Amino acid sequence: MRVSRAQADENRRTVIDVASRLFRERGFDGIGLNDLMKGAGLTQGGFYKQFQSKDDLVVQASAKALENGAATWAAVVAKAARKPLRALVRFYLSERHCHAKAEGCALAALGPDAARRSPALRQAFETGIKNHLDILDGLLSPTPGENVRDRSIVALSTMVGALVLSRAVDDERLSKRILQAAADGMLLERADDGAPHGSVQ
Amino acid sequence: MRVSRAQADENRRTVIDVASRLFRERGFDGIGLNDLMKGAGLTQGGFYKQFQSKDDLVVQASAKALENGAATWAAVVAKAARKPLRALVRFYLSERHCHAKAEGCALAALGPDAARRSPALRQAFETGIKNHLDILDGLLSPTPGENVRDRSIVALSTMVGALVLSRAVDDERLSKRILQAAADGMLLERADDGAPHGSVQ
DNA sequence: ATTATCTATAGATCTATAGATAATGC
DNA sequence: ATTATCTATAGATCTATAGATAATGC
Repeated sequence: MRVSRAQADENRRTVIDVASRLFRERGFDGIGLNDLMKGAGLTQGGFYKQFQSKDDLVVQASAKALENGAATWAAVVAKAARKPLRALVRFYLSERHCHAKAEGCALAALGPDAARRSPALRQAFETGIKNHLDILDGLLSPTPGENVRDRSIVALSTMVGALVLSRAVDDERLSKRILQAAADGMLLERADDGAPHGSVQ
Repeated sequence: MRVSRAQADENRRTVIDVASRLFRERGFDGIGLNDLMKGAGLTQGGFYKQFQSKDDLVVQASAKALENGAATWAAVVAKAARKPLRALVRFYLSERHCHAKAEGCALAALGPDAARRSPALRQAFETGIKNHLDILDGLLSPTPGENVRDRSIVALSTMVGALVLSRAVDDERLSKRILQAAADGMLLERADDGAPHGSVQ
């Protein structure tokens, strides 16, 4: 029954990983510890030897989902030969992302749920939001007098809002139109994403 | 024990109204039928003579919250002597709205939760989204070649996204900055909200 | 007689705990 | 000996139903 400490650590990571997916898919209240542990190939009884409470797991799983999200953004940007903003926006506002809630952005999947829970959870979201904004900071070129960070905030708001709305409607055509209109609107307004900005050496 | 039919109708409306507030505040899964009926001054047993199921109430309460939201938008626009878009954006992206989840926008409070539930619920959200977009259509003036509806979609996305993010963070200063940056970004880009647009008689 | 609401309860599920089991790690 | 995980269960809560109660509406 007992497993090695290395295996135990891996089991713990698996539980967090499974939870980060199932929470995004069904919401924090939409999945119980029984199904959660089953999803990780374990039983419910061991949960409280690994975590203090469900809320503890909620925080850790959210932090992991948000870290994954920022890492994915960085990878998409790094992979883009040119026009990294365009690549990122099209990736984020894609039909694929719209349908892949469990693997997608935690801000769009769980933002409002986070607002209702613990301060610790909101701190995790805050860190995640800042990390996403940092990436946008490197892609936007503000006009003189404009603040890059403020521009990034607008961009992230539009992206998260459009994804939320595209998932909340029933008509698939409207869902697509929301994604398309938001992406076009973000990329049309300023055709200034030729190369990475931020530091101009 | 039995009340008049008029009273029964009012009780039914009260339950929907209480639910529309409590769902926005705590989420669909964050409040039980017991507390819900108690909030309306009734007991749990009567619930299923009034509604088919909890999901039935979820749909009706969401529809009502969204109707109220659109009505509030129309009222804010109608009340604005000039610059109605500015009035609407400042109203929506206010600290007051950020903190008043129970009385605020259902799209920002429940959008992701709606995406996880029934098609009937997403239809209610779809109708609500269209009604909000219709109001924005009358406030935005697209440049030639641009589509008004697409502009409205971008605007609504930014508003909903900014409200979601401002509520998800723990630091009150960052929360305010998100609201401010989104409002400024929306109103700065185009200083074209002098008078109501839409129909030019 | 009809029916709006109430009390009471069934049955499922959820978080959390207790104690058993068996393999690791000293 | 320690400990990671398991089985079993307590106690609360949740949705939904059954049947009683008492006032309305014909």
